[in-house]
Amino acid sequence: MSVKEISGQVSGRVDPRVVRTRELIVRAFNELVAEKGHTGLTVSEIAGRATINRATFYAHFADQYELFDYVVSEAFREELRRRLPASSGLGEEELRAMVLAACDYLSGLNTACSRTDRQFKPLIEARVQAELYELLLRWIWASPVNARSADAEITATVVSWAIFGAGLRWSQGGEPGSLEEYADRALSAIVGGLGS
Amino acid sequence: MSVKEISGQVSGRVDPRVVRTRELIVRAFNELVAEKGHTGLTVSEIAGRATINRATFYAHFADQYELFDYVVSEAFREELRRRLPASSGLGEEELRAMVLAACDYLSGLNTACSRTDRQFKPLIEARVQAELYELLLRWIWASPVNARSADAEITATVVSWAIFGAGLRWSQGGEPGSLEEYADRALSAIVGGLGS
DNA sequence: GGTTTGGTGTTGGCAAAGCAACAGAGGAGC
DNA sequence: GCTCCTCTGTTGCTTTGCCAACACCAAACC
Repeated sequence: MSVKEISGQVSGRVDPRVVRTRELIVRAFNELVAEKGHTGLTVSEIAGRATINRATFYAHFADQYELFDYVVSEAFREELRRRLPASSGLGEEELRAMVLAACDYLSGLNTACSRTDRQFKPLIEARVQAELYELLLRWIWASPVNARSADAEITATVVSWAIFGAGLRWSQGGEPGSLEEYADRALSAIVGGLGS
Repeated sequence: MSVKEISGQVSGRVDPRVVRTRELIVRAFNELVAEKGHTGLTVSEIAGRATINRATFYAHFADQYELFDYVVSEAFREELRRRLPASSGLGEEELRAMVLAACDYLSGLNTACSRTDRQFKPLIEARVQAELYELLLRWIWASPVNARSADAEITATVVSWAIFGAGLRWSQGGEPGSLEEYADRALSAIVGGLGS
């Protein structure tokens, strides 16, 4: 029935209409948020701006908040892609890129988010951590040394929250020195942990 | 079956999908023409750029030339709309606007059309005359004085070709004076005819 | 000559988007 | 209290777009 069940199939094939409709919805959402913020934004407005039917919106997203999560995740994934061009392995360089991405993205939030939309910040932050978790977990599974480790989920959880916390702290300001220096110190704390 | 038969109905309602698809096709066509001209342009390319299926293209246009006619007509109609904001009557002011539109549009063609695409100029020019004819005929039918005149088609034919000819002559250059002066002289010739 | 190659235009089956209507949940105004 | 209004999700049915073929044609290419 729903579009999402079809697109969730293992097959990589995606109907071009689904891609186009999703892009239309995301673009309309970004435009409207830039114009008047999240507060008071309705599904009808989004559907109208996207030139799609309101019922079609619900075929792609359960509600406005699911769209919100999707947009934020996509934006942060794009941030990560820019910093990790073609790296498939898990190393210090990758972890450093993730720290930098979290710092920059969460910093940008403080300036971009208007006062009235402050209530949405926790939702965004949760998505950032979730994306870090997913990326770490995929890396750990793909890694030959750590493969099949039963503690993969725990490791991914701990490290993702650690990176997220470092980024959030930087975004709140007050840290001396440059971002690169801060990232290095945070990274050594993440890698070394309490054992260092 | 085809989309065109549905949209040809008297009802003003148009499916949003039809509008969107047509706009995608037209935009893709304009982009590709701007990039590499008409020559060698294929339907597959247009459909690909428009992110629609090739079969869908044929549901909207019989072939590439029908799309070509549609785009040119739409562009010239837009040119007319800009010069005739909200006039519904047929008077000297409207005829003057049509002359000016024809002059400007056909002049722009000489500079925009590349050498290799010169073969398409007659097609464009035919569309310009056809649009002038349609507009004149609608005006004549709506006019209370000339209504029901059996000679409406003949009048529209003669006047539309006259305006078109004046515009084509101006577009070929060599006319002294300003465009406004030329339009006034052409207009008096059109209105007065041989009787003046 | 023969044979790929690539574009054209068409068709039938199926998936996605549109539409109109519905019940339900607030919120504003009286 | 009450009504009016708007937005939310949801549903059945219709329309449009997608896909994978197909036959045909013309220009390479060998």
